[in-house]
Amino acid sequence: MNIGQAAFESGLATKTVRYYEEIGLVIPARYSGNDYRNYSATNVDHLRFLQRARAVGFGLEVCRELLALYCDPQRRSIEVKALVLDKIQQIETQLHTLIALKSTLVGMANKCAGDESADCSIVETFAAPMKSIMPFMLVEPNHE
Amino acid sequence: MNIGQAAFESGLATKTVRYYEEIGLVIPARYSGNDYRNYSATNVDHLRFLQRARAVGFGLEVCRELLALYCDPQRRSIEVKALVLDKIQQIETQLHTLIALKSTLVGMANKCAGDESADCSIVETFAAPMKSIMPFMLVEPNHE
DNA sequence: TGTTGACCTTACAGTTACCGAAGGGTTTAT
DNA sequence: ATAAACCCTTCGGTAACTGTAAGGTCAACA
Repeated sequence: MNIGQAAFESGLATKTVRYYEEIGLVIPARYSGNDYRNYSATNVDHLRFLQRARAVGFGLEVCRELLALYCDPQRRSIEVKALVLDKIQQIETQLHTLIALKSTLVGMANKCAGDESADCSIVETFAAPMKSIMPFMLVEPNHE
Repeated sequence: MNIGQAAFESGLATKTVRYYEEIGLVIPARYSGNDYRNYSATNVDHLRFLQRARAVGFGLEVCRELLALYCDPQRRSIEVKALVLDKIQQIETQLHTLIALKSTLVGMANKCAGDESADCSIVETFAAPMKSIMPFMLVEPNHE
């Protein structure tokens, strides 16, 4: 099967499929005669696996681990589950961050008239001196 | 003022401050005699502004717009507010996505025994054929 | 047979917002 | 004088691709 069909069946872009070969995730055979990639059913199965794993937010290196576990009949399901639980933790952290940012921004928006005048508490908040920290300013600079 | 002090006062890394010059955000004078950057109080004010705007999640190009508005006494606060409201929208979209991903992953984790056996509904979900879409599989491939 | 169009190939540049390292000059303090 | 603490430029790297250029291959149609 050519790359275009493999890409279609897995739901990936052809560029992505080539990229996955480049980084050693799914390596197809080649036709003799021309340079075309020849994807087997197993290759396509792996591509689809990767598409699904990426779609739920796993990074490519974790996807590599997941694919290796998928291919390993000796796997222990606890290893797979650990990766999923770890990802859930990361998502929760992201959610907290985003919720905090949103509340900061909503606080700003509520204080801004949003009219034709130049008075704007938003830009003033961004420009405020270090010492007068706004109550809804949740993210502090990194003085490390 | 040298770059190190300007970076400290704005809460940015010196690398970041140099980068902001490179992309035309805050361009300091130079001392004559050596090649050192010389940051004015206004420069530092702008750097601090950028630090704050970045900290609440704005991308650099939007930060550029925000800074331009900050510098423009003829600004209309409605323009500033529009950028903030737009960002709030983006964050809400991200939140929805993350919540969906999390529920997908939690659903997977709950179905996986997580023991020494190789049976794992998680990898099976990733590998499932296209037609049998799992009920908690919320993200679909991009067939565009 | 020629040619059109859809497909395939490689290689390189660009994206975001920086960070790290290499290799060197300047200033300040001891 | 010399060492520490600054400063400089330039290049390469990050994640996960996407876009572009320049070209080779294949099937069908006139």
